[in-house]
Amino acid sequence: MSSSRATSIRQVARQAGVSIATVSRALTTPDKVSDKTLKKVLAQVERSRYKPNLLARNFRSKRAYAVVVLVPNIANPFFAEIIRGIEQVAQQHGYAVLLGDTEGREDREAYYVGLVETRQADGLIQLHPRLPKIAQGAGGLEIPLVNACEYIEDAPCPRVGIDNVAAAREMTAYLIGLGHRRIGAILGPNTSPLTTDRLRGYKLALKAAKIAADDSLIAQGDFTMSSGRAAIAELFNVKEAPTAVFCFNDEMALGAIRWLKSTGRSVPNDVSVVGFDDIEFASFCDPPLTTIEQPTREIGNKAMSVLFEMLSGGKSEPALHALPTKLIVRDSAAPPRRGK
Amino acid sequence: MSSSRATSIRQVARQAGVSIATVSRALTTPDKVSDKTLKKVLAQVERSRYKPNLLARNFRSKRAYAVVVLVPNIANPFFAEIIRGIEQVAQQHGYAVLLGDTEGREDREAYYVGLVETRQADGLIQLHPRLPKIAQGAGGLEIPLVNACEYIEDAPCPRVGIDNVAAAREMTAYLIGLGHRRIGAILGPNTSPLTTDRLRGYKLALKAAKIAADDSLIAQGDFTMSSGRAAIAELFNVKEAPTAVFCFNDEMALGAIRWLKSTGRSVPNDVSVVGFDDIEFASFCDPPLTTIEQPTREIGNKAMSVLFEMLSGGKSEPALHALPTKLIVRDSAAPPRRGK
DNA sequence: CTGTTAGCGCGTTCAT
DNA sequence: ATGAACGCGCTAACAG
Repeated sequence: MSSSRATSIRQVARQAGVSIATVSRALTTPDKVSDKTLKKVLAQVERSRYKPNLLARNFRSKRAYAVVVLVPNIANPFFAEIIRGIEQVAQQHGYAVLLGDTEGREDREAYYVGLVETRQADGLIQLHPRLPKIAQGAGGLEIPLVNACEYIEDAPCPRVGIDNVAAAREMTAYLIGLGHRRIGAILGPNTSPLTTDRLRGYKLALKAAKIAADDSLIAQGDFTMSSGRAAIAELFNVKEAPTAVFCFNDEMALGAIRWLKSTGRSVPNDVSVVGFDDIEFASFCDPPLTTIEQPTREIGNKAMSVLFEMLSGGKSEPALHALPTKLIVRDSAAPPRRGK
Repeated sequence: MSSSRATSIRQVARQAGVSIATVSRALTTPDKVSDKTLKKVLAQVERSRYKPNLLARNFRSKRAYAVVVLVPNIANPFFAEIIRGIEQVAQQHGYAVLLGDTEGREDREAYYVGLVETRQADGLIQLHPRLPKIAQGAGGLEIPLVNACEYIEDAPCPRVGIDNVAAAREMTAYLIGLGHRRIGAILGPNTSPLTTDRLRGYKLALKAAKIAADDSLIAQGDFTMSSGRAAIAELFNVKEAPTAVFCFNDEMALGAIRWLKSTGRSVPNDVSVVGFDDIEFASFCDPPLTTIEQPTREIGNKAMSVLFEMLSGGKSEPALHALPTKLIVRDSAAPPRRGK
């Protein structure tokens, strides 16, 4: 350990021959100090390797200069990218980001909400499909919150994300355009509004093409690869299997492809499979996945910008910031086999 | 906004008819308060929804109760798992984890080191292959630091990780056992001690089998999928190509497989490819990857435990905690073709 | 432009 | 077992 750990502002002041207030000013508002003393003070700060105690500063300013990001699963590359976006602008504004991986457990969620209730963090960015329980006060939100990624109907907070209905509709229409008429869907958890929206887009496209909906073509997953594998097995356990399957995220699509291959089917020759999100692995799997690209980085950036606004000014109009998506055509979808 | 934001300890004390010291004690050391007043105080705390200001508490105790985790790339699932492990025990001890994704940039690294210098965090867990520049004081470490994942020779801090030499040797020996004699290697960045160690293990195994080392069988990558793709192209750009390739992480292996397939080669029939880490995607790709499993969760757990010890007691003996690895045999490696 | 003073919310002596 | 008083390191108000 170093001998002079924890140099205080007092020591610097004494050794520089000024008051502590002057040291403080020199560090935070240099304009208010004469060049001469400024130089003198900074020199001494340098010499004694003084680092201001931000714990004290934050305490004084009643701000933690930290935000927590609630994420269901940090191991999901999709969330990882968004977090990067958040962190990027957080750092620009001098905020740290506290990682809140809930792993789906409510107690952990409550713990992180507690962090802002006890002032260890100033606000919260929610990447979950639902609002944190604790955050829903009777007469409005208790804590600064912005919802990213998952669009919540009537949420009393700003939301940033994409138009899931439109994107899902575009993807389904693409499959229809290829000639498919029996198009399966593998959903996410039904607690997720994101699932609801994508399902709506899927059905809208079907309807527009005058294709009757068929519930036996729909299976449920939970956004994990193994759930995708299990779900597609269900879909093929019926008399008339789909010729194309729309998975509501890339990981389930990878799981589905895995199953199809293991049963001797070829993708896309026998069955087309498409995903959603465009995670990095989507372009490196076999076949490369046709999917929907989300502007993850931008979503993160925007979410943090909005939160920062709330924290600074106080404008908390529950606006919806929709960012554009893009259909990425690769090789996992093709026209259906003749005769089918 | 709620009407009574920021209830203070003073209000609670007044309304409960006790002193603030008693409220403080009731919350932190309930034993030192009589049952009767304890009940009274807690009831009032409940009623006025009082949450202690941890900013103040931390200030007083000179502790941030937060640690920062420096990670080169949060989008890498391998790191994500370790972070989960860290977070798990951090939460148990009442510590928050600040995410420090450096994206390889030194300025961002410095920023995060600054967080602990200014007391916004109490310690640091390093997932990089090198020590943070700033942390290397002349006469020892300035800040509590533990190094995880990447083993640094003579690091002046505790390290937790695996025995990379032994694991790489085991994998190489496995390939040799299959009958391969021309075994390529795709390395990580050469700044990484992890690369050095795995390379040593690889060479050790070769030597033990009396196979001459051949530099044209070695290519460099940087742990990304695209670098794996590029590196293997190099390896096959020579007269005598390898029959098996050992990639120093799974992502490069996926990139390599991608390239082999795109050039019409079959894995493992034409070429065997193995990885390292056992990320989740490794079991869902085609073919499922033979690789080395690391106890990621445990690495994270242990790293945080060790840091917590340092923060509490002060024992900072630079011990090395080696955790066991496991060879996972899947389908991406097979005996070489006859006649080769 | 600079120094003096006060106080942020809490834990912690010291009395009682 | 409880209360009064002090101070952590810093910034903000006021005076000079």
